[in-house]
Amino acid sequence: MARIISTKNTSKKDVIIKKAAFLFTKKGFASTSMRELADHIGVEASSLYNHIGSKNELLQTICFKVANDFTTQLNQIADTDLSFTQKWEQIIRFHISMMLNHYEEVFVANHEWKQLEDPFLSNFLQQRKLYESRLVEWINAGIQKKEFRNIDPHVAVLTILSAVRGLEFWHRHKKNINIKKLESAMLDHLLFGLIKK
Amino acid sequence: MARIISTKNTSKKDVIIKKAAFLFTKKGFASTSMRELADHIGVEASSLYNHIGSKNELLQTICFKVANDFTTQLNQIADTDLSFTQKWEQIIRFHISMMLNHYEEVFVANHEWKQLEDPFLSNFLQQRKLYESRLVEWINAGIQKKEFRNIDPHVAVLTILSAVRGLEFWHRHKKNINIKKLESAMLDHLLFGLIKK
DNA sequence: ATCCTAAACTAATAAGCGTTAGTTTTGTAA
DNA sequence: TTACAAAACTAACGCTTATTAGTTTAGGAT
Repeated sequence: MARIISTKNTSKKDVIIKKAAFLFTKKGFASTSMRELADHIGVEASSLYNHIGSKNELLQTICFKVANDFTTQLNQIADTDLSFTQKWEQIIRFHISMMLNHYEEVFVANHEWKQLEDPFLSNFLQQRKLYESRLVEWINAGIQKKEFRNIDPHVAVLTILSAVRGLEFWHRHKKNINIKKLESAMLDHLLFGLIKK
Repeated sequence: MARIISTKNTSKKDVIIKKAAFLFTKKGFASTSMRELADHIGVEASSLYNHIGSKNELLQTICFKVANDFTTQLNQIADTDLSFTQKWEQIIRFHISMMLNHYEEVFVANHEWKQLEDPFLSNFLQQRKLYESRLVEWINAGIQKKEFRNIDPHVAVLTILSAVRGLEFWHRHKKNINIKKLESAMLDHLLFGLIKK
């Protein structure tokens, strides 16, 4: 009889969520069936329901885990008395490391949140909106302290977050890249631009 | 008897594709049913098949239309003798305008291409890879001409393309933004960075 | 008025979906 | 060895899916 393999640190539920994140990334939430998920784990579809509540619950778990990770880190950096340049450097580095080290979960949260159903959908969007508005304030503050150029703060946040999100295209050739170098290169472009002065 | 409304410039097929792009953007390809699409157009699902081949064909049409638009524009700019700074400014402005004026089609091409089936999937990826490698060459050439700072060219292309893609988040409040201003602000950040020198 | 054709309709197909109920297997502890 | 509980299994439910075949409608041309 087939069994889900779990260890002391990872429950059977964790195994299912991890594999779900992998498949949702690869094929999309709606196109991934419970039978397919079960196949990849090595059991029958109905067996999954001994450990999880529903397919939707899997998506919810992944999306909110990621959202909370980002919020927690933002709070932690906000509590320091670093300069706004340093705060931004820290949060950008965190986004990059999340992108590289928790690729699948972040990808699902970024791409499949639309398939959430209310009230989860509303909650998720509200949390993200709040997160972004706090980052806009970090830009505004940096401009006032003359650390940053006088740019549009909303556009700046959008540009930075989107650029980092683009690392999803990079993840495939993870083996071929030096992560530290990549991190520095992207930070360099976002902070200092393309053009030689 | 219900009828699909078409004009001299837009065939019934065009009407279906347009509405499909709208729904695929809003709900995702896999989560959009042909019945739903037909509902929005005002006919029965089976009637659609008088005008289109299949659901997959709709996705293919949208994805390759977008891909070809980008490739065509790249060729046109490449044929000029503008500086590489100017070439980059032109292609960025084109990406931004595609993002704002053909939002739904571009969104589908960016997000739902995974649902393509071979050989379309392979073709699509190959075309995109080629596009990106040509842009990398534009960065390399700009560095050699001392127009650009000595940055990692792959990272630069990724950063710029991803930042522009992020405009999809902006599209919702289209009414509230000045497009020209937005375009300039993003270009400014990508070219000159965040930090005051 | 009659005919033709475009384009709608209805009805049905086979396959796949998430999920549940009820049963059996399996490993562990008494 | 027996008893218990965790976690697998089989089978089935009721729905929805894309798509096809065959039929009917309706507008324009003869």
